Amino acid sequence: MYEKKIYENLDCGINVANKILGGKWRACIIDSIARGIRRPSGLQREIPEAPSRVIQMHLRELEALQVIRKETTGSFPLKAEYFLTPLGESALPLIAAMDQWGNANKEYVQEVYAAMIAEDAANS
Amino acid sequence: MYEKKIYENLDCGINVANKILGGKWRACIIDSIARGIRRPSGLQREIPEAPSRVIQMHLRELEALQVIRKETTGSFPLKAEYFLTPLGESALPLIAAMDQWGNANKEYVQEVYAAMIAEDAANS
DNA sequence: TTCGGTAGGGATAAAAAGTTCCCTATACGC
DNA sequence: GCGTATAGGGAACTTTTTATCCCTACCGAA
Repeated sequence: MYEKKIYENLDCGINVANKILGGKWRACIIDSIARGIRRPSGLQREIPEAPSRVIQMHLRELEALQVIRKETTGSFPLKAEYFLTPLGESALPLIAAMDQWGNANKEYVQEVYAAMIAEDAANS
Repeated sequence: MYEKKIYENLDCGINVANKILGGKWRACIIDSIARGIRRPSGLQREIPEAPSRVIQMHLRELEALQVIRKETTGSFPLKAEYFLTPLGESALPLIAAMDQWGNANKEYVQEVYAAMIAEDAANS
């Protein structure tokens, strides 16, 4: 996607997980594909806050990382579909766990975050 | 820590999880604290690849997010200790799951990643 | 007194990630 | 022909994150 200039240490499992699932829209995209939204246009409708350009780029990188796989109907009505590879499938429980934990602590974190923002605003 | 200019949507559990556990060293720091490495100097020795400045900043932000809690022995030999809060504790299983999944797929991802890099190099 | 260990921060640079704008090309329906 | 939908990308930009450098201040030990 972008050219990396710094060597990435993928010895640590946590870094590997972050590399694939980290980022603002990654897990969201994977989750949507798993839920059956396979086409780029559908994904863009599913996640309207994400710029379509960004979704495209993530799709390309996830494909390069072999988390998803693309199938094109070359002819017509121009169709592209993305599917999870076994690697992608294997990430689903982890994504579900992240979502669950995040939702369980959402209110709390939102509160604390709001307080942080307020304090920042007061200090400036 | 840094002043954010863009509103962060914390409605989605995945985003909440990424906010707290995402980033290059976050999960690593939390995990180290959980393993009993409670003092800043110890953490810096534990994760020597991470600049100490970065560790400091993460500690401050994790504290602000109430994932960890600081105790200072004000007097002497200048001592600071960090402990997980209940929120921090609750993240441990998730971190463990990330680590486990990452380690299970490490070789595979490393391989694919190496191929990507090689291809990039060939194209430039 | 100088050195080492502790905890911490300011300033700035560099890298990465995300955003925006605008473009290609195809084919359908009106 | 015109508008709309499909899939996709180039270029430039902003925001966020990470890294580098160098500093304060404390006290003990040598």
